[in-house]
Order: sequence, then structure tokens, then C-alpha cells
Amino acid sequence: MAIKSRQQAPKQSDVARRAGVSQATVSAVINGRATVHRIPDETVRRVREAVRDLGYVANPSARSLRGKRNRLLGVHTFESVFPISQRDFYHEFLIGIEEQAVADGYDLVLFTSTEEANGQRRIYRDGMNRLNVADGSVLLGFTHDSSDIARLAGEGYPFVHVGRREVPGVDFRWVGADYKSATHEVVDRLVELGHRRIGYVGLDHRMEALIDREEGYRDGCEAAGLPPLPVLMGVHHLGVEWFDHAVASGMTAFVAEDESYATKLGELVRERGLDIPGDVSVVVLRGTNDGPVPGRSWSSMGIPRNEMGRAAARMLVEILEDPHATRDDHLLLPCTPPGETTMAAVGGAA
Amino acid sequence: MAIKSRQQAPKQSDVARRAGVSQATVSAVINGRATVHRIPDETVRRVREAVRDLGYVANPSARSLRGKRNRLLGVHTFESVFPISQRDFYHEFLIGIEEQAVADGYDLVLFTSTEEANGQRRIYRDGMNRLNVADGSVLLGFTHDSSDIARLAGEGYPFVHVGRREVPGVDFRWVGADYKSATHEVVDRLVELGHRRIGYVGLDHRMEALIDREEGYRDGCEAAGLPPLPVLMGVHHLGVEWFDHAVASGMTAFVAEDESYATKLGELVRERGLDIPGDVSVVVLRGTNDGPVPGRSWSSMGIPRNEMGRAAARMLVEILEDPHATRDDHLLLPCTPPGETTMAAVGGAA
DNA sequence: ACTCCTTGCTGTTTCGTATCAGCAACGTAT
DNA sequence: ATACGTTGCTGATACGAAACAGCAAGGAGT
Repeated sequence: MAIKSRQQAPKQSDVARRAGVSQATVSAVINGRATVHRIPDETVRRVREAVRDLGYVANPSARSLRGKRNRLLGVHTFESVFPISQRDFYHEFLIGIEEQAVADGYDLVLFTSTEEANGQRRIYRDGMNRLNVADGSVLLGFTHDSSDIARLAGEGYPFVHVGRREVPGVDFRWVGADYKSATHEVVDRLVELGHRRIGYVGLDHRMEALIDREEGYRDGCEAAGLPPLPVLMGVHHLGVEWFDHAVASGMTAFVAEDESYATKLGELVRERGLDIPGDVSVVVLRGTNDGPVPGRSWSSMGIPRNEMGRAAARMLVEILEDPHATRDDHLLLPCTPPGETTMAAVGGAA
Repeated sequence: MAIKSRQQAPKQSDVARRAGVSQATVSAVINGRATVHRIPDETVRRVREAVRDLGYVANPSARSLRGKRNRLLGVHTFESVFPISQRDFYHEFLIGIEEQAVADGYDLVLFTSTEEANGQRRIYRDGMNRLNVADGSVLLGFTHDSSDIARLAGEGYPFVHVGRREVPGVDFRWVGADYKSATHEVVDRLVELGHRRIGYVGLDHRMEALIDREEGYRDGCEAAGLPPLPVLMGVHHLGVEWFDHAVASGMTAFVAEDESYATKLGELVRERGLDIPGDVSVVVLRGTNDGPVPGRSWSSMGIPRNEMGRAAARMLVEILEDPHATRDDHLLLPCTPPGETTMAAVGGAA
């Protein structure tokens, strides 16, 4: 069959020969430096013609070898599957990153080769840092093990972490969301709606993004003169005894740290013959798009995932293009308040 | 603040200095040519150690300039927005590609930098062919202009096109879906359900993937001894006059080439007080996930998008890893038959 | 003492592009 | 006649990795 194997594309020296000039002149014309190189119009015309005739296209590898940049932005995620999956929480971040890359004329490298047998993705594997193929990278997702981040920062590799993250003794850039204020406002709104005992249910594993939410909740309670009632545990421990006790104690609203908790709450509510939001209000602080019943979505704090992705990519590009400019290393974007689908006034109808 | 700026990424000469050998030796060790270069184990060990210590990773531009591979698979789409968007028809292909890349230990380069002002993406732009940074690429989506493909093939760049595509005088590899047989079977099923006048509505712009469907439709009609009744036009021309006429002529089933046509048909059906599938059956040949009403989806031919993506990536990797092996250059995967949500027996109830 | 072979490397060139330093030819000024 | 400036280029080099040719040191064989 006739599929060709690698052939020669014309290069600048071919163009030069055809135009009767040197390769350096061709380079100057192509890069618009004809004026500064004092190339007369007639010569420029001849070179352009030769370029057209031969169908010359620049070799990007040679170009970036010279320029020391590859115009590649890396995307690395610590979570198991690449956030390309649409149901994934991280998907929307990736779209933001992609949009910004388009805008800035960068290509994206998805580091999929870093997956280990256990599904975890690590940056350093047998001592190698694959990220180096990209000019810089955006990091997504959470790892318990912050050593990868520390090492990357130590090497001075340019990267931006999506999500606030603190690693003691290590400075690096991140783009986060203001979960604290947003959660505070959620409590304010619930108080406005007449709720006086507001529960907070969340994961037993604490990380920055969750700590911020809990802090906002506590601040909100304090500002309203209410007792904070947080319960932190694994979702499968959320049982009827706890729920009955909570309702009996007068709890009318629940702030769910994660959507999985809301789902569980929904089950408990249904099991007890109650109604959301008629009897109980539920607000989700970290969710995707599902709801308690098909067709209705949770009152869910809006995380500006797209914007966070965009901002992270933008910050990275700025670092790459002007490493020495002074700029903020951290960015906190506002969340949008939840819709009122699963929250309502105390005792009020749906 | 204390964020380090990019210290020059280490190169082979840095590794060489640290290991007390020459750059050539480092290159030999890294590329597994230690044996043929008669480098003793002890030296190999020292070099490897230096590589680890410095976190050395090869510069992909330098490598590809030299004609070497980078374990980078490119993904280029001709359509406007990158198929990362979940609503996009192309999204599922990308997931398949990604999964295969993970399996084979390749990273993915999404060519987002090729977008022009008009939203089109071209491979050759202002004299650059960016695809060269990847070892080979998977091409997605349709362009009217096949010159990019012809040129790429002419240069012998390794690529696999997702979707059957014929460019006269140009041979290249593709992975397609067997729309023809699948559409034939759709007609068979409709005939089984008692339909005798089956309309085919489709885009006026013909491309391989659509031509195949139409051919399958015609074959199916012929096999059943029915007259083929195809109508090809822009979706906005699909109007009530045509619909009334079609129904009056005894048409009971419509095969819609694209989901947009089914949507339009749904409107017309509702407008005339009819019911799908009670009065009219509708089958979609190219759709995503929507339906005539929320909660019900179209009877839609299943395009094995994930598998096509996987197969394309797999084929590409095989080409890269053994360019001279003989293999098929084209692959046709089966579609899955439509569910029976919007098709029913003639005169039968829903 | 000599040739020859093996081991263990190194020096040099190449890929295609961009840039920098500089040079020949000609004109103008003094 | 000499100095100087301008025009219109060219040659050489660097970027980082890979490949080829080859060389010095040491040992074996005669």
C-alpha cells in the first residue's frame, strides 16, 4: 500500500536556494524582521514566493529548541482517572484550562502516563519527572502525600495548583475558591429563612477545601448567635439513630459538605416520611449536578470550576512569559450562592 | 516571596558532568544502547543515578528534531471547540483515546493552539505544523478541506483518522463505524414492526459517514421491497408542508440522519397533535443523549465512540512501535441497534 | 618487539531555526 | 584621498539529543 513513511518537508535552506538568498535572510523575512534587517521589498517578495511555491512550513521542534519553550502546558491530576470523564467533579476545571490554553495559543499535555498500578498518579516515578516535557503544569486533585509538590517546588518547576493547598515550608502558587465566605453566607441565608439549629455533616478526612467550609459554617453560626453543630464522619456512618436524634433536637437544616452526604440525607428523610425542603432543608457545599429526585437538583453552592481552571492556566502562562514580574501567587475566587431548590423557610411549604 | 524561578532544566551534559562521563555516553545509557556501546554496568549505574538526582527528562523538541519519539500522542480536531466539552458528540471518542493512552503509557497532547479566529482548526497555520511535537496524532471531526490531510499524508506523518474518510489519491489510516450495516438493520427492524413507508431525512451536505447511512437505508429498503424515500436538506427547511405531505402519503416511520432532525420532527409531530411512537416512529442515526421529551431518549443507533477512540489510539501506537509490520489500515467497528423508545409497531400503542 | 583485538569510552556532526556579528560595495562628506 | 555611513545582505553559532567514526589503553598471541 501507498502510505508513505517519513519524508522531507522543505526547510528554510531550500527556500533560500530557490530565492537566491541565504537561510538567514529567509528566517528574517518569515519572522517579520525584514525591516530591521534592511531587506528590500523586492527580495522579500522573492522569498515569499519561494515559500509559497515550496509549501514551506516551519518545523516547530526546531523553533522551540531554539526558543527554549515548547508552548506546552501540562495538566496533571493526582486522582485516579483522568478528569476527562464528564461525570467527574474535575471535568469542569479541565474545560476552563482548555479554554484558556486556546486563548493563549498553548497546547495541552495530559499526563496520563503517570498512572500507577493502584490507580494513583504520581509525578515522580523511578526518579523521573515527566512534567518537564511541558513548559509548566496545572495540578489538579488532592494527594495525601505532599512530597511530590514539595519536590516540584524545590526544583523551581513552574506550576499552579488548582485548589488552596498549604504545605509547610513550601511556597507555591494556587488558585482557590472562597469556600469560607460562601459557606458563611449559606448559614446567613438559612438563618434568614428561620432556621435555628443548623447541622453540618462532613467527611472525617480534613483537607484545606473542607476546613475552609467548616470554618465558614462556624463563623456563620457565631455571627448569628447559634451553636455550631458539626458532625464529621465517613458517609456510611450516617445512620437513622443520628438522624432521628438530630430531628428530635430541633434541627431543621443540614449543610452537607459533599454531595454524597446529601444523597444519604435524602434517603434518611424519605425513610422517615419527611420532605425536602418542606420539613428539612439541605444545602450541598461540593456537588456536581444531581438532586434528591430526578428533575430537581440540590441547593448547591456553586464552585467556579471553569473560572478556577482558566485562572490557573492564565497564571501559569503569565509566569512562563514573564517569570520576573511581581504578581500575587494565590487567587481566591468567589462561589455562587445555592439556588433554593432544597432549602426553604422553616415550617413553610415547598 | 520564596517561589524559585525556573532554573534551567537539566540536560544531558549536566548529567554527564555529574556522572563523570561524556554527553554521548549519557545518551547511550538513556536510550538503552549501553550494551552495544560497551558501557560497563558500573558506569551505567552512575549515569542512572545522576539522571535521578537531577530529575533529568529529555527535551521533546530536541528529540523530535533528531527524529526520535517522545511517547506523546497528539489529538487534533477540526471542529471548532475542543471535544472536551461533555455535551459534544466528540467527547466520548476522546475518552476512548485517553483510556488507550493510559494503557500504553503515552501522554496526550491536545492541539488547542491551532484554532483560528473563525473557530476552525487547521493543522497548517502561519507556516507551522504543530503536530510534529507529538510522535503521531489521532484526527477527529470533519473538514471540507481535505488538503491538510493530504499534506500530512504526503509528509509521511503518522496519523489515524477517526471516522471513515476517503481522499482521492491519498492513502491514510482510519477507524470507522459500520453505519451501512447498522442502518440496514434499522430498516429491517422497522419493517418487522410493520412499517411500509419509511422516510429518511438528512443533511444536504454529504460526507462519508452520512453517505454510508443513506446507502444502508437504500439497501434495507431494497431488501424489503420498499421504495426508498430520502429527503436531504438543511434542518431549518424541514417544515409542516413536507411533514403533512409525508404523513398523508402513509409514512409511519422516519429515519433521522442527525439528532437535530429528530428534534425538528418531534416539534412537527407535537404541532400536529400526533404522538411518538404511537403514530410515528423516529430513529436517530447520529445522536448524543437527548430525547423527544425529558426522561425519554430517542431510539438511537449506538455509535461505538469509545471503542473507536481506543482503536484509533491503539492503531497509532502500533504504527509508532513497529512501523514496518503489515497490518490493516482501516477498521470498521459495529454499531449497536437502537433501543425501542421512539419506535413501535404500526398502529400499536406506545 | 610487533601486530591485532577488545574494552570503554570521547569528539564531532547533524537535525532546522533564530540571532548576532560583521563584511563588501557604494555613496557622501571633508 | 581619506573617513565614515548606509544598504543589503551572509557566515557562524547555539539550542539539546543522537549517531557515527574513531582513539587510547591494555591484553593476548607470535
